[in-house]
Amino acid sequence: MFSLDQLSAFVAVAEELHFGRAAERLNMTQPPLSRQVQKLERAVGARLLERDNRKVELTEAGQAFLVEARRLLALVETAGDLARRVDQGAAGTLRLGFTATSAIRTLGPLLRRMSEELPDVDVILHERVTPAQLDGLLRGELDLGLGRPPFDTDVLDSRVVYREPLCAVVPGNHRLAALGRPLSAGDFAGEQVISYSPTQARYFHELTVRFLAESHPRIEQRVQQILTVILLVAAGRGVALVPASARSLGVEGVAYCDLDLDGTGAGDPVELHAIWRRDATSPVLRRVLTMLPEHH
Amino acid sequence: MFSLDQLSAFVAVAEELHFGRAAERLNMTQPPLSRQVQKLERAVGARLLERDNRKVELTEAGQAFLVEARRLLALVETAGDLARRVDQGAAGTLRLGFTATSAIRTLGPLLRRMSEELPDVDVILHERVTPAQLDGLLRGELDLGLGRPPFDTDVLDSRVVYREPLCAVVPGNHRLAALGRPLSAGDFAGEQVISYSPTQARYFHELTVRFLAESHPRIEQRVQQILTVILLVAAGRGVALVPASARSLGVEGVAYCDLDLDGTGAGDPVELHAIWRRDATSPVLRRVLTMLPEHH
DNA sequence: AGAACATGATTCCCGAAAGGTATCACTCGA
DNA sequence: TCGAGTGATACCTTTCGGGAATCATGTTCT
Repeated sequence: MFSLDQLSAFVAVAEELHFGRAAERLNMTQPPLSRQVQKLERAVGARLLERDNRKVELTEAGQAFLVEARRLLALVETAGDLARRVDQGAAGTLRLGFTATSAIRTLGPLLRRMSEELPDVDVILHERVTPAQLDGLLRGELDLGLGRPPFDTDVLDSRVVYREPLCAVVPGNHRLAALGRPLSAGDFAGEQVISYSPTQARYFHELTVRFLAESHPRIEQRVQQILTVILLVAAGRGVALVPASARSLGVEGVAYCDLDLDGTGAGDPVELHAIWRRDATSPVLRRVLTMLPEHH
Repeated sequence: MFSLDQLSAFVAVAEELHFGRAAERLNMTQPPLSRQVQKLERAVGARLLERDNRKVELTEAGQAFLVEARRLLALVETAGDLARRVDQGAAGTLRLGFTATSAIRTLGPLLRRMSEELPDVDVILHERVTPAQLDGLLRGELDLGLGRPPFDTDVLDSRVVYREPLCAVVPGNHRLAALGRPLSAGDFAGEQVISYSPTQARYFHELTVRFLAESHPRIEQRVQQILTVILLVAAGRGVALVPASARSLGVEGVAYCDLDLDGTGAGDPVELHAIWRRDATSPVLRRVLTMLPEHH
């Protein structure tokens, strides 16, 4: 088997048709160059260069081999590039889970940035509720998720990528819509409240329950999707609490009211987390994590 | 820059996922194999294998690089093949000149054998009269010609590949066609004889003149192509001498008569030569020459 | 014709690089 | 806790590639 150095030597001589000049181009002297070419010819099993004391020219076999040699060296030049780009996360695949709501404010900008900064990364999108995302992360089906707490922080790491207020959504002609001031928990006394599945949308379920705990509302519906909640509100089935970004969903016939979160803790209680396995090795993931906004 | 050995080492380890077994497969020991892989990783600039004391697995960059490495090694495997085949004359191009007449008996079988035994040789055909072939050979436009003497034997080498009788062609209703015996030179006395161009078809011109020298026929036409001669004979413009193989051209309205070549020398005076440059280096040519029939 | 020159091949030497042996560091299973 | 298994490291030996000098041969100029 020949070596790459021998190929380079041959190509140089074939292009210069002169051992001395070729050696100079290769930053070496002529004797070892002659030997390399001889070795290559023995390895290939054919005379590649016809040479005497006056001239050097390619044999027909040499012409054919020159094409192969150039192609090989070009491949060698570029062989490492892809691996390097993958290693730096600039190429590869990212399997990204997201909830329907996370798509409103976060997913779009993220995908736009990725297609600009990491154009060679293929993003495979999976819309799933948070528990399904967590399961996918643990099974290795997903690299990154956009979901809500809680999750197993021993195995999964996360970062808050969006934080927003909670607000109320009521039918457009509802009495609460006319108040014109932030609503407090007491305003919901006696209201029919649509809430979330305690398992599939646990985060919003708990936010709702926590905010309304003292006012003892009637909570009946148990839905997973925020859009479904709003559609039910629009249909007059009750009122609900949703993240502020839901305003831009553009559902007709509903009104959104700010909430008065006096002592309930800090403002903007709705957190969206980017979630990934602590032991993940994907370079694309690492690279994408550096691109994510961080909200504390 | 990495080496081909390093690529082989990496591929072996990537396939075995075990340095010891990979080393065994490569007929070496484990320590240098580890070093080679390390060097390759430094050359590429990315970690290709994730390894600890218990397991070896490919990183994402490693998976990408493995594909490149395999392709490269496959190219290396086959790179020499083409050159070797060219060198042995089993691949390449043969530029072959031939006269219209030589195609009747010789060209077909030659092309058939070549497509069987040297399927990777491209044959480029040039139909030319002999002088044009000789010119092409000297200019390097042709590798091999099928033509007639004379030519410059200092520069060109040749071999007789076909030998055949001369015969007469006469109109179908001609008196000579009815004789039913070999014709001698005297039979042509007073006949209108169609002959050949002394420059472009010198060989047949001289054969004709030599045979008919004593009988002083009227020689008027000066054509190049044997087929043209026969067509003129069919048109009743005269009689002519042609090689015996012309019988199979299938021209209607003519008759072919054997000649009585008593003292004019040996029988079968019409020679077809394969002609090539003495200094030709083409491996394909050398290989084809070994396939040519030899007639002494 | 002879000398100077040009060019690729050969020879000999040296240093870098590759492979081998022995060993270490670490993990896992009994 | 100990032994087996694995990859990494240290050190030695061998091999291989590059460099300087020289050779063999053909060209060119005087």
